Amino acid sequence: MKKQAGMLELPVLGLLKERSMHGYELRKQLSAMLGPFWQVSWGSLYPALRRLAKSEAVVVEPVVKPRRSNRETKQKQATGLSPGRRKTVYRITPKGEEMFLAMLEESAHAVDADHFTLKLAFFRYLQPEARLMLLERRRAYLTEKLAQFRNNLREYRERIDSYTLSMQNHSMAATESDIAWIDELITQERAPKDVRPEISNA
Amino acid sequence: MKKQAGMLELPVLGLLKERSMHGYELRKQLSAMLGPFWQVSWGSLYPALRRLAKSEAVVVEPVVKPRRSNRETKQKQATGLSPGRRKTVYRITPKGEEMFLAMLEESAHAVDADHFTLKLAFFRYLQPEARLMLLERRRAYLTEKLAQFRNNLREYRERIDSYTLSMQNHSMAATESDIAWIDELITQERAPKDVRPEISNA
DNA sequence: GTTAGCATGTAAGGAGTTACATGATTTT
DNA sequence: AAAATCATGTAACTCCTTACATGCTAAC
Repeated sequence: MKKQAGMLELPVLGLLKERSMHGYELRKQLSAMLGPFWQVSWGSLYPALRRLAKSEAVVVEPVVKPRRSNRETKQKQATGLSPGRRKTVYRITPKGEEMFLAMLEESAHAVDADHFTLKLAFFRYLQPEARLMLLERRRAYLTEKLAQFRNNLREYRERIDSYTLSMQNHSMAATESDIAWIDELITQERAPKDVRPEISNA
Repeated sequence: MKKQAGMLELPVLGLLKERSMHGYELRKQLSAMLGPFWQVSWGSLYPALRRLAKSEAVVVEPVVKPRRSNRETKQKQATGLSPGRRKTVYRITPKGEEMFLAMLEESAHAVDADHFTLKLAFFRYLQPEARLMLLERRRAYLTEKLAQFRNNLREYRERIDSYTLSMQNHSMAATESDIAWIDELITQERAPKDVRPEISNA
């Protein structure tokens, strides 16, 4: 219906840009950053990491944390297996940084809610003009959807039942709320940030 | 991240339950019913119809609307091709009706926003108790997410930047708004529908 | 006569989901 | 000693997306 490919790449690179991490931690940070509606599964995260490694956006660094207690060290030492807890830490490469910025700036996929959310989470890496462009694009998209809602209802209102009507009304209200929020972000973006205005009173 | 398979089956069967239609019209009705955020592509609709036909939930009825003007009839008549505008009308079968109700009542997949929306669009086919159950389940799901948001923010608030924070706050507000809407629906569902209360004044 | 809308599909490709599978470490 | 959490992955399956491909009909 509305979901496309490769959504994980951007936030994964964005997090690795801050510091190298292994998959397990990456998932936790992803949830912390994006909220509980974004549950990333292992089956999507690890393949995404492999894709990133394959395209040389990240490099893998196998890390073995040796056992803490030194008296248990000899247990399986002979086999060479089970060398403490193993991790696979991923580090972003210069190429990965490039890809990250390219994905972030690309405005083609900025319209739908999920892609917009992902970009917003890394807005700090964009110039104010780029931020404003993405905000305006998202705003235009939502405004268009709102107009389509109204046209749609003008034509079909009588034919849809009360539950569906309630759903569409709620959907429209949510869209209006989204627009109001974007407007806030736009206003803040346009406001000069360095001068912190005191109570403006002559 | 959060989208699963076979979402089209339910609304397609639901629409065909009202009347038989062909694919093109089905898509229009789908959009009219679900709103502009649900753009169904041909590449997903036709395969879904084929799946439904294969599982005998619908039967296909090829319909040929003959040409209106009778003097042009002979043009390609010899070849046997191009017999006016062809349509493929789909009609729901008793088995399809069963499947529709089973999908509609199944509460396992009722929690996420999209599945809930789809079920709501056909709530009229459910008993009030079944409706209340789905509403309560959705409510519980949203309440849980809200709690997760708060926990999450309690732990990570300092580590996330202002854009991400703004996004999470907006997301929480939207979730609260969703809950309030569900509460409205629950209230209306519990209210007796046949007695229309006049101004209650003693 | 040309554009816009009606009408039906296929093909290639990538991606996500669920379930499976395994093992280490820390906490209770 | 058991449970929870850390940690990494694979496999099968199904689905969606985008682009391609074709042709009819009404309206301007």
